[in-house]
Amino acid sequence: MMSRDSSNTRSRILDCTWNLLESGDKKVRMSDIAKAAGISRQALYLHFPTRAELFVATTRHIDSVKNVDARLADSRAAASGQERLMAFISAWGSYIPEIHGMSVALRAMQDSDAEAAAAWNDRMQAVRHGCAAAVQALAAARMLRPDLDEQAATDILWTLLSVENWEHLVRDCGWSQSHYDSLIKRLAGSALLATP
Amino acid sequence: MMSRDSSNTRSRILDCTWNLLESGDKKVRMSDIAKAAGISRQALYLHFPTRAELFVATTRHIDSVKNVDARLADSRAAASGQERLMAFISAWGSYIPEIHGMSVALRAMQDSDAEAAAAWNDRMQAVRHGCAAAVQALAAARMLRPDLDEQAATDILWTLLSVENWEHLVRDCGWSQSHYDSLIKRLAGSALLATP
DNA sequence: CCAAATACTTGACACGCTGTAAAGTTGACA
DNA sequence: TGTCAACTTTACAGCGTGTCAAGTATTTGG
Repeated sequence: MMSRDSSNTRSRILDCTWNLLESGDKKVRMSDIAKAAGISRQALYLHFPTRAELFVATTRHIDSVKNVDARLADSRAAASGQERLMAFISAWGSYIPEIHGMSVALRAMQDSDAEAAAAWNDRMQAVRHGCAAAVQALAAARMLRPDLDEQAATDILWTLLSVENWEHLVRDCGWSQSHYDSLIKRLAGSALLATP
Repeated sequence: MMSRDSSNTRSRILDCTWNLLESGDKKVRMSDIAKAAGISRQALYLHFPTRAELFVATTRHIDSVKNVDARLADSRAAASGQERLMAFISAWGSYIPEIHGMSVALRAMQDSDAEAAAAWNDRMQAVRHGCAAAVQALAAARMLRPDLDEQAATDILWTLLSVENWEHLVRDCGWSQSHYDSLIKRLAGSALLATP
């Protein structure tokens, strides 16, 4: 039995990074993370070569703990095109608050760090693919507004579901998650659905 | 006649700062601005004590050049509540691209600089007041959806009109300004207007 | 039991950018 | 001639990231 296991330390670092980011303190320095994990700042660099790579690894860690893929996959099981759209909105919308701290940190690094920007971009493209799939299901069921092509509809849904809109409503305006959820569903519905 | 006038230099600095920010180069350092303005980095600090205060002064400079107050005020002249809403959306929506570089810079400084955060907040609150006024006009004309109070309606309009939504659609998705404009109008209409 | 590998520590330092400080230059103006 | 204002050059402190080198436990294998 190893009291100081490399993989234990690694996951402790990731957990501490996650906690610090989610605690809302904007200033999360390498030394803060090291202190929280009970190691020296240099030991951090033995596990993660740069701050950006540490954050990228933390996003992957959060994803695996929270099982985001499975959650989004569930929305694919919905029966009708409309139900599927709403299920996707619920799934992603309820995931946003759980990754919000991470999201703020990654976006703050976008200007200074290409890798962080790429990581955030990747995640947003994944959401976009989910949007595109929901839109495609809508189009297949002939429930997509006739004046929209699939691309435009995907753009709209993707924009409505942005983390920034969640921040505006929930964080800045004090909306509850359920009010946020029902507004976005209503907006998406009236923006995308054909009115028979 | 003074070939090196203090106020000339000051406005040259502000213009150069504006240009650099709007040119999209993310890294706008004090030395970059100094070089562009043809003065030493230290002379910059004679005019503006910090980078944040320089950027705040630049926003005020842009506002006065672009006459944002007058533009937003025009929307108040509209006849009906609905026309006023649409005029406000057009006015603010068409202003966003002109201050976009500035907006990116100010938001990037939010974490590290309290003054920059306050400056950005101020501007967003000004937009919010415009939203609130448009919503109030809508309510007075009994055109506001009955299930919305004025506060919630203001939150929604303010969120729809966020710079981030413009960025998503126009910058990231390649929408034209007029497509952006008509989408936001449609969304705002279906979100806020009573259906008689 | 010795040796090597592993995981970490301490201390020092280079770099880039912001902001400060001090002493010198230039031109206008009275 | 002297002074003031605007600006210059040079130097340096502070902070955070990332690098480097040398040292210290603890474990593991021959």
